[in-house]
Amino acid sequence: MADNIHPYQRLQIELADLIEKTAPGDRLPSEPLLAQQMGVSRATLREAMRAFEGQGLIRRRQGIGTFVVGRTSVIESGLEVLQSIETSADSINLKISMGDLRIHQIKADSDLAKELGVDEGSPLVRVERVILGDNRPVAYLIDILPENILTAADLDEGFNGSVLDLLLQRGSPNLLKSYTEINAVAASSEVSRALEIQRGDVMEKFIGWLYAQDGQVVDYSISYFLPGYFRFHVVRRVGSVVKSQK
Amino acid sequence: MADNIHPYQRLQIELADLIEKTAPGDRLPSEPLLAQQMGVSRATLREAMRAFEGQGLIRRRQGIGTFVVGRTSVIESGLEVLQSIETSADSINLKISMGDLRIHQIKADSDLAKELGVDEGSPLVRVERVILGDNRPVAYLIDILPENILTAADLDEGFNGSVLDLLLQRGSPNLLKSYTEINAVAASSEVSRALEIQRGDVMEKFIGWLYAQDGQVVDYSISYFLPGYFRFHVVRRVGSVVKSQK
DNA sequence: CAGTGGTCTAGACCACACG
DNA sequence: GTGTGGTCTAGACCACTGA
Repeated sequence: MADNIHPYQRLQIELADLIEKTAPGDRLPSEPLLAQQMGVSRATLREAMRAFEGQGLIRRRQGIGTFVVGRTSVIESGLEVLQSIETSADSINLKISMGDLRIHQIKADSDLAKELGVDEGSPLVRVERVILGDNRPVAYLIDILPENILTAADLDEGFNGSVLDLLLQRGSPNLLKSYTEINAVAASSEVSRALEIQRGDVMEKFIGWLYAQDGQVVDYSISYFLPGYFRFHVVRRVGSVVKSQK
Repeated sequence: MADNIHPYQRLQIELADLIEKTAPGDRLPSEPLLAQQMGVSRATLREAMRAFEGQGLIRRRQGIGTFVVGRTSVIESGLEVLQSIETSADSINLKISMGDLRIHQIKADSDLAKELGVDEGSPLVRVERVILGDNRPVAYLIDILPENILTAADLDEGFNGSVLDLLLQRGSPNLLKSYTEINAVAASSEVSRALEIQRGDVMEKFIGWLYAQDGQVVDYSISYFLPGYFRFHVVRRVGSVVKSQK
């Protein structure tokens, strides 16, 4: 008796069928209706839908409905080189656009002072933006810089959204490298709001420290990427040091 | 009136307090009891607990209870160099051990044949293992190799668990580099079982192709890492090509 | 306004670990 | 067996969208 499976496992098979048979962009039946059709409670249906949401196959929008997402272009990016999303997308002829852009002047709290190597209370600029691909938010990027590197006024005109591109074009300060940490995280309420996803959804998170040639941190960045829309890769050379076998 | 918050937000604050006041390793009150104490339903409590699970602060075990996890050591690893977890951990004097090790002989299906560049039906070896740190599963690693590279017999003795270390020690074939893709994913049922976590929990997933100097793929690997136990980082040089500002 | 997804409740039964 | 977390139900109300 192989009925040992849970309803959500059976549901996922039925849902996969349904999603495949539904044209991209079309709406699925409403949750109460689907739950009834499939003979489960709404909670169970939502549980089963979770997986498809995480893979980016469907998208739920409060007040409107649940939609099937078409297979969309993927932004491919090697990690060896730091380049802006705009540059990455451009190099493969992919069109993206900038959604919300917010620029604030803030003061360094103790955490930021430590990350940027400045005094607590120093003036900083916080640039926060959402990247759209296929007309939906796919990345949420936060840059924080000392105000002596970049002032809000610098961002007024001809700003494509990327702080990195702006610094590179300006040519000063001379940029050395970026140290970037990579993590998988669950979306917080704040991030899920910005990206129009569900709280707890899976995100790729980068934390980056951009160094100038004089060693100063010129940009502390926190970036969130929706899985499925990006393909990050790295070429790793084979290590020479080996732990000896016991 | 700032009561616009949801119960789970208030709950998360109360839970954070509770977790902090509880000694690492200790058990929290049972879910029904906690839910009653905090005045919510069990479903809501579990929803609020999700976040802490994702951060690795608590661990739920069916039939036993929910436990507070002590801050544990972190395996730090640069992505530029491919080295085994054993070697990474060893270089920072961190003790890890190998849990389940399973070795199977399989035949290449069409997917695997494509990834490894072999004929469909070719004999392959699948090495599957769980890494333990702090006595809990923290990584789930799958290596798949053509049988002419590695046979199950090669793994019989003096095997520390790492296929990479074994190949390096043997010295043949000569390894060139690894191409690795990085993704955030939700844990499938299979992965959640292996790592004793919840279905849907956040995981970092690596897919790697290890190349020999003759260009052959000698190892196709799929790796899952529990966030919070690893710190992956990469040093990125600054790109020279810049998308022009409009 | 009606209809959607987001959240919540108060139960229930199950699979599992342990004595 | 007892107690735990894992799953499920059948409701309910809310916040949001669009007509």
